[in-house]
Amino acid sequence: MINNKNPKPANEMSSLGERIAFLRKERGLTLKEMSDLVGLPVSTLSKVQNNQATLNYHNLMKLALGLNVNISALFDEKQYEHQPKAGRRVITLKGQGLINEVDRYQVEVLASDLLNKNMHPGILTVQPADAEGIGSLTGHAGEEFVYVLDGIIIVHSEDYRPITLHKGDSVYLDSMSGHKYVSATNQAAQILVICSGVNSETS
Amino acid sequence: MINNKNPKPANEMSSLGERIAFLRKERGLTLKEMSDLVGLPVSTLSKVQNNQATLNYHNLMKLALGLNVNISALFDEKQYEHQPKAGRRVITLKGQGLINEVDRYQVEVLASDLLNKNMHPGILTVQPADAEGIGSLTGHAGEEFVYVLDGIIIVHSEDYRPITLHKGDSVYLDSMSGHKYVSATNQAAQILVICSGVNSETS
DNA sequence: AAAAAACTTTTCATTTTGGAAAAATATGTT
DNA sequence: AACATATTTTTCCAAAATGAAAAGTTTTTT
Repeated sequence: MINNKNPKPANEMSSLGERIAFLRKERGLTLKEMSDLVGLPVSTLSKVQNNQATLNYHNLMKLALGLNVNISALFDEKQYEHQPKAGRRVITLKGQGLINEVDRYQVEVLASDLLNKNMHPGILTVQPADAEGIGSLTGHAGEEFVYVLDGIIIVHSEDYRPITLHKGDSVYLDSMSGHKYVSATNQAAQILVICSGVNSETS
Repeated sequence: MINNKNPKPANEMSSLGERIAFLRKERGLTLKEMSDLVGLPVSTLSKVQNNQATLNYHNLMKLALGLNVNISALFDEKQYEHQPKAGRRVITLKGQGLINEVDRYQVEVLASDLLNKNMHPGILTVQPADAEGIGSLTGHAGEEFVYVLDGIIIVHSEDYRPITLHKGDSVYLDSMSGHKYVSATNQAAQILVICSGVNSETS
């Protein structure tokens, strides 16, 4: 885990040096290892981390690329980012969501009135596998989180052996790899699915 | 020389020069006006826009601040952003999440093994309001979705009258405006909370 | 068409950053 | 403790960016 003595929340770091030090320690890297990873000499990284220098445009990119972080992680986001939306709220009472058919699922879309959100929750009614079998697995952009509300489901995946989930179990997966949910019993099951990154456009 | 007859889509710009030129033209600014706006000399802006120089850390910030754009607008986001991960999957069986205390809530963090995800699911055990009352409402970056798993809760909000939610109800809200969940009965309630946009990089 | 004004690029002395190598610390090992 | 090794900081010069001012452009006015 994180072993730094000075555990300032990541969003309160003011200098590039602090940010780099945090990213480095978070990953348990030495300067040398970080150097190999991002392609900048140890001496430069040392100076940056001690606020004796900053980085120029190209090296900021190298760093972000090497550490696999967004560029903005190297800057004070609070100050330079657009104001996040605030104050919106949508209630969806039980059973009052927008009913839809998606693929072979029946889905009750929650918070459907709210546009421009970065998560998309819905309750899926999952049927047993039909006679022909599972059918094709579908993939799409983003990530999804599934929580079993009722019944027992089988999660089929392109990359994993099928797994059975019971009420209260959950799974988090990259939506890109094909997947499909079926009921493990002859009853329909209900699952809560939240997708993200589906339509994520830059604000 | 800028060719504004053939405007490249903003997301296909490769160099800082092109980006700056675009942002400038988009706003109908001259170099002098841009200079006054962001606090960098005309000569520097000219060189940058012609790819004869880039900007250092501090001047990148000045520019983003002055133009009121996100820092990442000055970089090639596609290249340096996380490429969509694929194939990851984490199962969390009922009751097997990572137990944590956050504020006055007890939370079971789901899928905690998976780093770098854009949603953060957890099951909160929500207590009744204590004698002193509600206490302060807390806001943070991002959005959150709440689904009531068990019990009855009251959602307190900075911007709305408190609302009571029963099992199966849900709410989607911008986390920025202060909010707090308490149980409406003298029993603890359980809610599933999924946060997004909290701090995508470090957490 | 010339003059004036507005705008952009170039020049150049100065400051800042880059990076290889040496020096200084820190962390193990016998 | 003494030694070996790993890690970080400092040194020093090359390379790049900064910014005021001068030199070019382009556009507008007369």
